[in-house]
Amino acid sequence: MRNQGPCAIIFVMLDTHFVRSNLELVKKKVEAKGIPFADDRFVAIDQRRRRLLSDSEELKSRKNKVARETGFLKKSGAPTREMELRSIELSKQIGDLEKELAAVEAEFQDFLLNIPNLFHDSVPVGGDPGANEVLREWGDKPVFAFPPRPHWELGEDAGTLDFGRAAKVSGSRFAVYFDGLARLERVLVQFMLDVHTGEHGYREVLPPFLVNDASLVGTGNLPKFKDDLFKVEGYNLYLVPTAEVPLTNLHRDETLDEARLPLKYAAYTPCFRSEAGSHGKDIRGLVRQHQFNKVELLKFTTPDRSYAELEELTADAEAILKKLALPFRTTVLCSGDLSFSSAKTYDIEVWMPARADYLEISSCSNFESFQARRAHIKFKGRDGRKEFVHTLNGSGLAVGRTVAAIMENYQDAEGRVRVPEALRPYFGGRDRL
RNA sequence: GGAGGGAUGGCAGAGCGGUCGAAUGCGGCGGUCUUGAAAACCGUUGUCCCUUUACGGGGACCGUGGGUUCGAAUCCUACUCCCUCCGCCA
Repeated sequence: MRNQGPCAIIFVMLDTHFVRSNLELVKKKVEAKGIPFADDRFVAIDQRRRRLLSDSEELKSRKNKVARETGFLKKSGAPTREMELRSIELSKQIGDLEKELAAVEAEFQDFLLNIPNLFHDSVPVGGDPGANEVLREWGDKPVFAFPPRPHWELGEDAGTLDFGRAAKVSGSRFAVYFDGLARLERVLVQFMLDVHTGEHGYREVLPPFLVNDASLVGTGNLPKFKDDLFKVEGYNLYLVPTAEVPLTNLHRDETLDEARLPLKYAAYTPCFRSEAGSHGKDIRGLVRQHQFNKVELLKFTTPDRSYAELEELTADAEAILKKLALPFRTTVLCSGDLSFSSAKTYDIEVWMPARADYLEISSCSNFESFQARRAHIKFKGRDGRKEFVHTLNGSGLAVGRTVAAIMENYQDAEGRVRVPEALRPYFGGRDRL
């Protein structure tokens, strides 16, 4: 196991050569994501950096030569003072150049780290969620003989959800579950993992729930999205915002064997998010909490297979909703709605009767080599060449939202909730919560 | 928390401050031999960056950062991680 310093080093999100020789394309794609791209600034920093680099390396080369010759002279007993002075002079010049270079390098890294991933050509171009495209819908929306109630009302009335006490114990945006509902959440985790490991071929992982900064840089959460994270005071540790972070970084700084790809992992973790900037949004219920449970699917694959793997991964997530008989639709996100790191994303949205609308319950993305570059994850092909892997992940599923969806879709006129058929074995055959 | 030991190439394991990017073994790759395989033998085998149309040239990297020196894998220092022992603790 290689140890890491507190700070991650040389991270490059897009290949600098690629950016350099495809400036127009990069600018176009970045700006289609709604983020300005200062191509002139890139060119300026890039040129300055390379100039300084070759200058200082030239001086180093001379210094190395002088030092070597000094060694030989010393051995033969000849005077070396003149050589030593020359070397000291060179060191001074190198020091000056390197100081300048370090500043430029930092600026360059910062610039690169803040360029989002480029979207795939199959992604619809558009500025807002209105440009997302619905690909398919599944299931029959339940018909009620009464107005369906929101899950938080059902829960609070039944005494199985308690937001008041959660606020006392922790604060806003937390929940306490009791009884059958607590069991439902636990059972769903197990059900999802059982399906993904048993039927879809994922390897089960139980990762740490605290991760260091290098891991977060690897997945693209840092440096740009620091405010979304909970940091542990006094430590270089953060609460995981998703299992994607520990799972992706499982193979940070590694070269994988192509013959063993794709690697498929499934993990349950709680997820912690500050939800900075979401004040007033989804304040009621289980939809937007500081802490929620999620089963995450993650794949490491070769570039040629990554889009086929994305389809499969999305189907794996959908399979859970099908087994639970929850109606859903799947959409492809447009360029403007894509996350920072993603090249293509499918959102799976579950039907929520009380709001009579769909709610995102899974997000399945192909990051291509974006995270692999940041986290240095490569594979070695049969020809012996090393190449960056592609990483993909998706929720399979967000558990709290699944609970909410079950409550609302399976409610009856008395405000009770039926247990979905597929979960009955986990409830000792019981059919009500 | 206290006391020690350690960190070198895919792995194992050397390395008087100066031709050390690094001996050696294993593994990997190519070849000879063989009907084939094994064995044996021969050769080969790190990553990143800058530059060059190319051949090539140059730089960095021996856990990480800083320092000493004309010159550092080798010396000093701080940090991180790992191992052993003691204490404490789910």
